[in-house]
Amino acid sequence: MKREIDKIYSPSGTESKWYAFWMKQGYFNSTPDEREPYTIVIPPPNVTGVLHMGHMLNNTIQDVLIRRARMLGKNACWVPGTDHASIATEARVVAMLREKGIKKSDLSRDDFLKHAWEWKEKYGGIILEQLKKLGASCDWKRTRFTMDEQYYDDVVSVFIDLHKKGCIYRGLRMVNWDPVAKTAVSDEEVIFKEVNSKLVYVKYKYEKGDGYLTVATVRPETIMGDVAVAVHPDDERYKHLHGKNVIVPLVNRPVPVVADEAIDKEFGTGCLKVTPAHDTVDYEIGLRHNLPVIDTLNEDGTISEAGQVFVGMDRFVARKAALKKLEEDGLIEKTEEYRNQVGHSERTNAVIEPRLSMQWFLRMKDISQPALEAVMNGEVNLIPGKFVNTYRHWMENVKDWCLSRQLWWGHRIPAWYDCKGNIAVCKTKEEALAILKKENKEVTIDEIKQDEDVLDTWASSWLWPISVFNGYSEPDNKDIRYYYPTNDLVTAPEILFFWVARMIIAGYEYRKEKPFTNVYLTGIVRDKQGRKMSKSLGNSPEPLELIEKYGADGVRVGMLLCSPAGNDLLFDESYCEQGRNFANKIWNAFRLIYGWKVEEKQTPERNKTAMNWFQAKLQAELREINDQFSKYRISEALMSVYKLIWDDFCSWYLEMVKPDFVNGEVSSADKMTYDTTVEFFNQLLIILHPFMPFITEEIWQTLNHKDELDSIMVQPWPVLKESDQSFLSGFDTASGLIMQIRNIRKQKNIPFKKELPLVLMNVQKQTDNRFNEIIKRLGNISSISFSDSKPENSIGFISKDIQSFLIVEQEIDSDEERKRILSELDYQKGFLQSVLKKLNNPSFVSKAKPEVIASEEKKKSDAESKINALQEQLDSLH
RNA sequence: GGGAGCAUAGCUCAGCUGGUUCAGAGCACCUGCCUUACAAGCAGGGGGUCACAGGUUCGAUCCCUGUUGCUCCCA
Repeated sequence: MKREIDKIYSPSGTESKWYAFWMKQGYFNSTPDEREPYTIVIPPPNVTGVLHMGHMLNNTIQDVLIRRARMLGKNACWVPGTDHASIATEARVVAMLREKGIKKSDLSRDDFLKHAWEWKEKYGGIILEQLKKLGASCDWKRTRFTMDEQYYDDVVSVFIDLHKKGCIYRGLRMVNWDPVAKTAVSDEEVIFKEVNSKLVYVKYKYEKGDGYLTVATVRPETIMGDVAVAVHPDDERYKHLHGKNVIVPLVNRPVPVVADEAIDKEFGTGCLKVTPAHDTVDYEIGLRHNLPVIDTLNEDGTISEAGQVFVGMDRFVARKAALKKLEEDGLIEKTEEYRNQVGHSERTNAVIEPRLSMQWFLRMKDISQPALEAVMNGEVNLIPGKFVNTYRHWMENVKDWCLSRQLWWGHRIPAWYDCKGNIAVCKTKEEALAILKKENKEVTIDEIKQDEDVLDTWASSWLWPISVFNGYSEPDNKDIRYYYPTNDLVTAPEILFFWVARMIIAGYEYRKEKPFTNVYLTGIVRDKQGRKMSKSLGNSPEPLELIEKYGADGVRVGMLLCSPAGNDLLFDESYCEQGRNFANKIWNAFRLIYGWKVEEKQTPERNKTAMNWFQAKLQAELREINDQFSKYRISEALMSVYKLIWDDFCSWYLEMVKPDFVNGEVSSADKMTYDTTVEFFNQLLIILHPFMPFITEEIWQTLNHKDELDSIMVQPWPVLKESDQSFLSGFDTASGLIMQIRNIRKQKNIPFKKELPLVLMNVQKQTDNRFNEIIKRLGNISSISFSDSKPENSIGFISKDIQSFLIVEQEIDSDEERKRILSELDYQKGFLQSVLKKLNNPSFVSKAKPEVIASEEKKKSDAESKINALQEQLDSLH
């Protein structure tokens, strides 16, 4: 039973229907079998996240790849999941608790984690549900989380293993300290704001003899931590002081004057007070000159005992006190107003304090070597290739990785301490006791404390491609052996180092093999003005609303249309509109074909030609599309499909074969035309399916009257077939002619409805007349005849090398015609000149390749015959 | 401060390591059309010294050098 088809395609109903159907049929699921595997692991989104435009792009691309692989007969497996995002999630949970009037500091670690897990269970899956709306064909049965029991265990075990191998050490490091939250925060969580400060010029007296040098600082409260004054080695003003001592004010400590390249001679007086405990640059200088470190701040931002003065005072109170004291001591030369950038905590808005603390590090140099080589020798492929340089630069200058975070949500570091400062790295307290006993015989299990910190989130997600298949704890299980290494990874260039490089490192360390073959790096989604989309700017559309408005298919097309590989994309809703319009176009092509009455009757020659041509065209485009896919030019592959369907199939093919109107009624289609057209359409739908899964399923099901057991999702990708290429050139000639005819109609204001006779010259050889009936139909030509001379009342034109005349049965404006011909003649003569210039150049003829010369000769003869034809037309005008 | 990249139509981009696939696509724009699948449409059309200045070459959007303008990464 055929059903009524709406004029406009409405996606909302069909999308949920087919997604549920696919799920029910289990088409997304994969288990190892004898087929070739094709695997993608999703870049796990944060549990705190909701779907944003970056996810939309990223997951659309993955879905296109996985759906096509499935159709190519591979065992396609797309593993979804989320990561625990320790900092972001913890902040979110802390905020939620605060709203309930609970302070984190009032909770035990276990109680806090209970709240965190509750939060995760409630909100952590939202983003995955949203992906389903997009049509993502993930194997949901395999959904993983970086803190699943098994995964947690892998992460901890890897830490222990790396420690055993001597790759992990503990050391001091400058972190961004939030004195209100009493935790380190990552660089990403520090917001720099411009503030008004006072730049104070403080006198540091010489230890021996009279005189002083002047240091400019905005932080006089850190003077107590000064261990040197640094000047630039080339600074003539201070050369005589190198190696001499000066006296630090407030605490009267003698410290050396050191020479260091890092000093800016222009800033202040060119002298820098060196406070290694409280400034990153100073810390580096301290290391270079072997200076001591004096930490004068407590973790809450008050002055510590080591400060000697102002002890217990808040840092900002101490600043004022220090100024007052310096003033009293007569050590202030002058004070200037100064604007500078000061880091604030994104979480508490407290001024960030650079602070040294003990952290765990992974030595990167050796362990990353195979990962560098893998990309350099092409074993792992970065797409686009321009990222190889960036990758190499980073890997060659790789720094040790700070693994610890002062948080509770995450994988707790498996390090144990006794009260004497001995350390054991192992899984359980019991094991720790045994290890610590070797150093400290008296130690009891109650004295042993586990490290309070958790691991950096990347230290879990770097195991993603391995641990989602349990490949660490069960290295020989059949999943990991079948699916690993995975094929493609689709992610953003921003995390090339954070994540991609580290996965490659982990892959070689723990599987002796790459984690994936290709890394497709997408662009960043920006708005039309090129600004990165962000919540705070409010410039990001709500993805689910877009889907609501344009359909998931429309949005997918919209995302891909503006996303050439590796380039940032300037997103605009109009791309989704284009996607929706495309869906509607396909829908109407379906409506046309679906509505045909079919009869057993003779197939017109015209249709046979059309079918032969489209068959050849389809093969040519399919070849092109396959090629674009192989180069990961997804956006271009889509554009090829788009044009194949819209232009070639709808505008040309369907117009050639659709049944005539006889006496105001549609006549029937012959069976062969109908069957072939449906088959073409099926092929097009299959090729389009990875891009637009929903509408293709809807049409494919209806058009083929499928029962509930089959799906376009599991149809085979078309295999290239032999086809008669001569139809392609025949079509080019014919379509050129048709476009000329339409053009003349337009210019001469001849309505399309008026039939006109066409006369061709110089084609007595009857080269290719297979398209004549098509020309007649699409140009509304009453008859095609042949002649040696220009007919009366006709307008001449040249298409390819065919000289043609359209008989218009109306007075021809000779002047206008002459003008038209002359301008064409001018162009052709100019073109001929440029060709002749080359051919008459002896150096060209002697040095250019023979093919090139031959093609120039061809251009010459083509131009000459066109000029002759035009000349004839000109002569025949009265 | 160190490194990488980009500049082609109004916009977003292709252009395969120099020659008709050479100046192209989509969108936008302009002009006709409510033609019986589709106005979310049909048909036709106009837009570019390929950033600037040199060089190599018979020949440069493409290779080399400089200039200008923008972007990203690391510090």
